[in-house]
Amino acid sequence: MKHDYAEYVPVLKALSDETRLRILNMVSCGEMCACRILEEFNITQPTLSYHMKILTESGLVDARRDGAWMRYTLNRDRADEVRSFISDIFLTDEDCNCKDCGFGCGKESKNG
Amino acid sequence: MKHDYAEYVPVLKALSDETRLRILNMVSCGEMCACRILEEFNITQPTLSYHMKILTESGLVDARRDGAWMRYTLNRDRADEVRSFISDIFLTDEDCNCKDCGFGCGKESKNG
DNA sequence: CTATGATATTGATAATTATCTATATCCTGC
DNA sequence: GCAGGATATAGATAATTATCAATATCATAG
Repeated sequence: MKHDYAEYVPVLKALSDETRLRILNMVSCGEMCACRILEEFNITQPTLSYHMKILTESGLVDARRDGAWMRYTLNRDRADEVRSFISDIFLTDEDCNCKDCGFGCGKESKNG
Repeated sequence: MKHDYAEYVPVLKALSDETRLRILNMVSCGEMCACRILEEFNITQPTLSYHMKILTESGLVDARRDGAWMRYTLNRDRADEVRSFISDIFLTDEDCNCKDCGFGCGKESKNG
C-alpha cells in the first residue's frame, strides 16, 4: 500500500496540541457552540477561532452557522480515516520503501 | 475515562512530520540502522539524528547500539497505545468535560 | 438601519521546530 | 593509542505555530 504521508501531516498536526485534543473530546459528545467551548479554556476568542479553523480544515470537525453562533461536530468518518492511517503506518508493509534492505546498513553480517 | 492529553502531545507531534512518518514505516518492516534510513532522505546526518531522538523519546521507536551502529525498531506496544488513545479521543465519553452542557451555548432553544 | 453579541481576520510577537555546519563522542581495527 | 567511520551535540537560523489586542464582519433584535 502506498501511503500519502504528506496528506495526513496537517491532520496529525491538528491532533498534536493539548487544547485541540480537549476540544475534540468535547465535540465527541455532540454538537457544541464556540462560546461553550471557549468557557472551558483560558484562551481568548480569537485563539479559539484559530484552533477551530485548524480543526475544521483538517476535516476532523464540521462547522455550521446557526444564526449568530457557530456549532461544531466531530466528523467521525474523518476520525476513522485518521485512525486507519495511523494503524497502517505501524503495519509491516509489503510495499514499504525499505523492503529490499532487510539487513540494516549492509555492513553487518546477516546473522549479527 | 480521564484522558491524559498532555502526555500524548509529544508522541502526536512526533507523528506530525512527513519524514518521521516515513521513518516509522521503514522501521515497521524490521530493525534498521541509521545509515540505511539516512539513504532514503535528502537530509543530513545530524537532522536524521534529531528525528530519531524525537521518535525514541516519544517511545514509538526503540534504539540499540550495535558496535558503531544504532539500530532502530518500532515499539509496537507504544504504537498500540497511541492508536488506543486516538480512538478514545473520538469516542463519546461519559466523563467528558462537557457532559452537563449538551445544548451548546445555552442561549439557544433546546429543540433548535 | 442601528446597536449588540458572536465569530473571524489582521498584525505583532514569543515560542517551538526543522534544518544546516561545525565539532564532539563513541566504537573498531590496526 | 591512533585513524576512520558512525552517531550525537552545539550553535545558528529560517520557518512554523500559538497567542494576544485590535478591528472587522456577520446575524439578530428592536
